[in-house]
Amino acid sequence: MNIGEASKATGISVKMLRYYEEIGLVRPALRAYSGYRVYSDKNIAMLRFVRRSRDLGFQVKQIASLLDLWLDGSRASADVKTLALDHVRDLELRRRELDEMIGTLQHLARHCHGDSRPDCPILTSLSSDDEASAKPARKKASRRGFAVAG
Amino acid sequence: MNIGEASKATGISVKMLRYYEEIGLVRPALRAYSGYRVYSDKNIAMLRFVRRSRDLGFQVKQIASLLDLWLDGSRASADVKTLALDHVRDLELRRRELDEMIGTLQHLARHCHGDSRPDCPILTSLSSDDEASAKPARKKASRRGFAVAG
DNA sequence: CTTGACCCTCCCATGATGGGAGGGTGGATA
DNA sequence: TATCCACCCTCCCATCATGGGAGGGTCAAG
Repeated sequence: MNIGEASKATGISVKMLRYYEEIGLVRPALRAYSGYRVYSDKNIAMLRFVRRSRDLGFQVKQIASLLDLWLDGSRASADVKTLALDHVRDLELRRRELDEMIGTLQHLARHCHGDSRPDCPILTSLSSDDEASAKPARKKASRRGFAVAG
Repeated sequence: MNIGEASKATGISVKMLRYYEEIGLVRPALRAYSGYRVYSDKNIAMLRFVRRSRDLGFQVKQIASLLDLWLDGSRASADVKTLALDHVRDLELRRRELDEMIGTLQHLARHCHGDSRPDCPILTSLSSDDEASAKPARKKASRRGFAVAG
């Protein structure tokens, strides 16, 4: 299988397939004489594992750990569970941050008449001297949102 | 006020203050003879506006629009509200994606006994041939999460 | 007049992703 | 067989918001 077919089979873009190889997330694909990468069914299975993990919001480093566990027949399921639950906590933190932002904004928007007049509580709040008025997040928070880029 | 004081007064890092200036989000600060940036109370107010907007998850480009509206005394509050609600929709989309991931992972974790045995439904699902088993997100989704970096 | 806390600019790194240039491969068709 | 087009290769650049650090200037207190 060439890289284009592998891309279709896994849902990972050609660019990303090369990138995952480059950063060592997956072992370098074999090469044909032409220099083209050649993917086996085993490779494809592994890459699908990677894509599903990405879909669940795991970062590449975490996926590397998951892959290790997956490939290690003697793993303890507890280790996998721990990794998964750690990630859940991370996702939940991000969700809480989003909730706060959404709540604040909806509250502000609800009180903005939204017509042609200039006075607007949204702007007033944003420029307020009151430190607590518009301030959810702002701690350490883990980076990242859910790309797919443009 | 020097940049360090401005940083404390606004909660924006020194690095970011310079960056916001560089990308044109805010007007270049005046300079003392020494070359040091000098911030007025007006500058500080504007920067606080910026920080609050960031806290609400607005991207820099959106903040530029908000600033324009803020500074335009003849704005229509409807424009502000539209911007805010567009952003809310964006945040809600991200939240939905997070919810799906969290839901899927919690479900999987719940069915993983999490002991020293190797069999684990989390890994099984991630490597499954079943396309639907672990697949929330994966559409266009707007970039970004909530930095503050490390 | 030294010391240390600031400030300046410039460059690099991050993470995951895409874009594109410049050039080679491979198979089908004229 | 010559040609064409889709595909592949590598290498470099951009994104977005953020921090790190080097190399060097400024300022105020001791």
